[in-house]
Amino acid sequence: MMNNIFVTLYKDFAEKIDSGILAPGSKLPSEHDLAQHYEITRETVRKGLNLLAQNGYIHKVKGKGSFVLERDRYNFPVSGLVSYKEMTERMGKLSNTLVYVTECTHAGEFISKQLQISADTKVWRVVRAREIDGERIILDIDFLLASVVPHLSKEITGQSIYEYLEKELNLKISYAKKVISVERATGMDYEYMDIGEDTHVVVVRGYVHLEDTTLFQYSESRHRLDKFQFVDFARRENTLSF
Amino acid sequence: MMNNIFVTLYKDFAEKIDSGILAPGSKLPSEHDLAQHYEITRETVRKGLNLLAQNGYIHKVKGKGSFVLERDRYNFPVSGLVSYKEMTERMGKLSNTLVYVTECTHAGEFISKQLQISADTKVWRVVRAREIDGERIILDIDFLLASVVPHLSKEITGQSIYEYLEKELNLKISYAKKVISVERATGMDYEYMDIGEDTHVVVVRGYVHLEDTTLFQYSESRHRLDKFQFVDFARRENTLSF
DNA sequence: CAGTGGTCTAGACCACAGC
DNA sequence: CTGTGGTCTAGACCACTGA
Repeated sequence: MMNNIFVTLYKDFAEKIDSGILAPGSKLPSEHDLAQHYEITRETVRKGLNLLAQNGYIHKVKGKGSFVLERDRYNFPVSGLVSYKEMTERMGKLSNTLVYVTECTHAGEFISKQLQISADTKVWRVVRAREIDGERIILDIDFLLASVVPHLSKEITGQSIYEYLEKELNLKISYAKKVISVERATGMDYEYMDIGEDTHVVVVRGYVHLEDTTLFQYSESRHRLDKFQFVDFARRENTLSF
Repeated sequence: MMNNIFVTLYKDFAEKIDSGILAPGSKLPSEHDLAQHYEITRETVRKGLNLLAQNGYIHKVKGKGSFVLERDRYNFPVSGLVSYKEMTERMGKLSNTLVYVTECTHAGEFISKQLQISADTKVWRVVRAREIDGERIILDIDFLLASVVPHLSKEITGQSIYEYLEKELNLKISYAKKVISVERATGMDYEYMDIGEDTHVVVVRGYVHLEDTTLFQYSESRHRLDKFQFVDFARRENTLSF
């Protein structure tokens, strides 16, 4: 129930493009026309259109207009900060979460470095496998500051941690840095995932910050090689050109 | 020599943050103050600040202000559409490009599918290895529409193709989709890269579009497992919340 | 309460595309 | 030339922060 006009415009067109009502290549009404239709200013129209452009829905050309891009709904980024649960739901895939560990412990040497805290700081440690089509293909290991998240349980970690944090604790997650690399599989990988003969896994390290910039979560998402995919949409910043 | 005021503001602060003059955690002047200082409107100030926020330089909090984020200059995205040459230059690394193939040929079955053209369309095929510290760790295979790029040579591909396209041919590259996955190494990988006993490589497939939305380039950037890294900075879109 | 960022208005001038 | 998107102005009101 929020009433940002430019978000409304964004959603209107995102919906139309996703559903195919607006075909790829077709031209949007001009900013001037949209302003009249929505009874708003052109600057406000532009905010909505820029949001569409950022998310790969449309492409704007000076002097010509805005055009719908080809964008397959499922195989698309939406950027990294979407949880596994949201993603599988979007793909309509059958999935299952296996919770192996939900404990409160001390950070220890490695985690204290990642979270930039002292080694005896209390953190929640959560280990979960993500099962799709009967195979455990992702191993998620999460560490969350206990000072930020006082309580966790197997019921919560079995669902979505983020949903709990945002809806119950009213925490505001703001931004994250993710680092993707390929590393040798560990004993935990062999134990908690179905990786067969593979010697390596894809590791996505996540550093998640709250609105006050607190680094409150470090996570490792370990993927089986053959099931890993990451899609990125990027615009050439002709605006900048350093 | 372009005079967008908000880009000037962006560059000013990006520079100050990169050089360390503005330390992480420090507070920027308020939008009102910046508007006065630059003698521009607050809306224009905001465009510059939003650009800084998008690129991970700062973080804005309603009611409080804008704050400098920790952002190591080298290990940062700048998003995908930066060529290998630009990247190594940014890191100050010693690098070398080995050109194996620069030929004009027919697209063939696989490439015609990737570029959505017919199999007998003429395309340039470029195969290059990227050598860093004496090891060939990246294999770049590029296919470019000959109708868009009429001429190529070993001299050009040995430097930067993008620089040639933008500066000589005045082509405007607009956006790209990249797909990262891990795949079995091929005979070409073993021949043109130093991958030793590895059985897999990281493959980054790129689909590059011009300003008129033409898909004019398909590329495969094949990386040795231990030298691959991809960094992503993402904001949680609290604006949207579908 | 004053200060901050978020949104929006009603204009203006510019650069570019295409006829 | 008209129509398009890109930039910018000089205001306004709102929601949030913190003293």
